[in-house]
Amino acid sequence: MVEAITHAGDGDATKRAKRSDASRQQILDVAAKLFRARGYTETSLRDIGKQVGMKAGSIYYHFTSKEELATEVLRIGVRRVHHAVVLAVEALGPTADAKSRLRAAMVAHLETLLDESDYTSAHIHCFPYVPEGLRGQLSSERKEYEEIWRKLLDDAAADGVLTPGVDRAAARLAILGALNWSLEWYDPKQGLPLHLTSGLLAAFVR
Amino acid sequence: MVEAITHAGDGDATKRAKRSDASRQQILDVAAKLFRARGYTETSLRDIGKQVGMKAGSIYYHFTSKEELATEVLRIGVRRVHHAVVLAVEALGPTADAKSRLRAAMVAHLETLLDESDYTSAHIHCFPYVPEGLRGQLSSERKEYEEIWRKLLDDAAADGVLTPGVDRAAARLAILGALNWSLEWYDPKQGLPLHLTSGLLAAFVR
DNA sequence: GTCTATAGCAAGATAGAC
DNA sequence: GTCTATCTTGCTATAGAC
Repeated sequence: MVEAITHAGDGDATKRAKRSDASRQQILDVAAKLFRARGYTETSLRDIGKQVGMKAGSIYYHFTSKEELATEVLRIGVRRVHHAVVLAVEALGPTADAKSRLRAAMVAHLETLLDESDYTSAHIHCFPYVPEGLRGQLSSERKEYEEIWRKLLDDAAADGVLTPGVDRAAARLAILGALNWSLEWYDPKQGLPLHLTSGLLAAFVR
Repeated sequence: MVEAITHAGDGDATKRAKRSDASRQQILDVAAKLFRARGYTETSLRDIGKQVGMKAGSIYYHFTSKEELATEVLRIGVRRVHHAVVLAVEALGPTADAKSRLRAAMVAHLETLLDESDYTSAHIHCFPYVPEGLRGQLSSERKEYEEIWRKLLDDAAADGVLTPGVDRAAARLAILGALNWSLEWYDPKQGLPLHLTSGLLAAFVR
């Protein structure tokens, strides 16, 4: 269901097929789930192993270190939102206006973050706490994703639909900040907080 | 400079004077600084002790556990923003309109979070990762602070200045989320991002 | 009030059997 | 590919000297 994007862009498809087996995938899934729920430092390899049904030491057959495992989880996390947002915006077709594209992007980001991907929520949740080297490795993927939003807001500004008195950088930071922060208060029992996206849209675009 | 608010509301002022000495204060200050920069789990008592100039074991003379130390740091953190926001709003006088009060609250929250209080930023940074019992102990203080914002947005709505199409809960969550998330990208060299507060104000109030 | 010393434990990681 | 067993390190916390 999701593996197509999991390894997208890794390059060198021939050499890489070897270890994409079920165990590896299961480790990644469990790690994402626990990193999301508890955080990076608070999750031990023993915890992950227990839920996968293997001993902590066995994880080292699939990953060289906890850090490498986390790198892969967080990398998949950015790619997933990136992919979801691009898909949602493209689905509108080339004639859609800036406001509709912005709405689609916001909803897709929120859905992926809260509902569809433990990888993405793990990324958002853990990024500031993960070892510095790991953060550096993710910076290019993060910048690429940021670019989408920069463009969305540039387009809105060019169409003159951005609320007067709001500069584009502030709008981008405010919108993504508000969306990401929803991880702190989101309650799955209440369903996706779409009043947040529609509120943001009404506030920043007119 | 800050102790007045540090212990405000602890009750029983007579019994409490004993251990409010310089060492205790220094431990709190260093802990707040490190919790902000690295997080709760990533900061050891040895780290704190080193910067205070004492051994880890000595901290236990002032606090019964790491958790108790963190509780105190995070509690001070909420109280500081709470206090700063109330002060900023009250400074406007009773005739100020809802928009001005909202602006003052946003700026005060941002200033305290990013610039003035490691306690507040430690709270925002660490709260989701801290042991569950500790989170429970802070809930009443957090709710009280939240009430201020609920009221600010109720007043704005009552005055009819809230942007149409935005419900009050969404506005509150979006504004506080955007402000808190600034901890992730704030660069002290750039100064306080006041374009964020003015952008939010232009977006949500008219 | 702070120190030294250490108990007790859990973590990440490795080696070799199977 | 996974297990057992273990090494090493670092943590919170405690006990008792000073």
